[in-house]
Amino acid sequence: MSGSSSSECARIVRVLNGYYGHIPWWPGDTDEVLIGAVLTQQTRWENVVRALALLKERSLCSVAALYEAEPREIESAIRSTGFYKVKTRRLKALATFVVQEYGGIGSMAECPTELLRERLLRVSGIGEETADSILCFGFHRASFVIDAYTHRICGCAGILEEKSRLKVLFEEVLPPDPDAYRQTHAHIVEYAKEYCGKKRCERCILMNSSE
DNA sequence: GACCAGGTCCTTG
DNA sequence: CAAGGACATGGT
Repeated sequence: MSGSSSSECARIVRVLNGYYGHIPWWPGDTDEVLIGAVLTQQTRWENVVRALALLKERSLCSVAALYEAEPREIESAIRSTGFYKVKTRRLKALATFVVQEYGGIGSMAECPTELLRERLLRVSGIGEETADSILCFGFHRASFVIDAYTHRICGCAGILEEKSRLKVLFEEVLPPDPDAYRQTHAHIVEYAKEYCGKKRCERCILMNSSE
């Protein structure tokens, strides 16, 4: 029943891709992805959508606007995502980083992936998952996102590894194509939301798939 | 009312 | 380094 962790990861990628095919995921522009990546920390996406809508209404849905904005304005727009004071501080830190270090998203996009990742991780409030989300979905880089869902699903599938190890495993198995990275993450999250409870998988097609 | 959500940081032992 | 707590609103 068990192959190597590596081939198990490959199997998950294959099964989910066959099950879902191509699905749209995080279609916003780069500014919106950066902001959403922070807002979605420990938070349901539906609550993030509301905050993004308010930010847009108030012309605050860009790194440049957040850089200039008063913290109170930001707090009031993102309240629905919870942790709104902490997240306002994190958005400010991210906006400051982008504006002061790069001058804007445009020249930031020219930064090599590894260097950009290192530097993002230095920003207060940007951890591994947020950094990889920004890289993968904001800048179309092949940097795989490991979130709580991925960790849980891999656990269900018998791959008992830490998140940092899972990232390596998936990146070994995936083709070097940012779109494959995006799709696989999307599949995992969709699958987890659809079939996996907090503790155990229900009706887990990953467990008893004939492929 | 309890419990949880697409984390991250800070403090303790 | 591992464990525990804080951050906070909204849905089940």
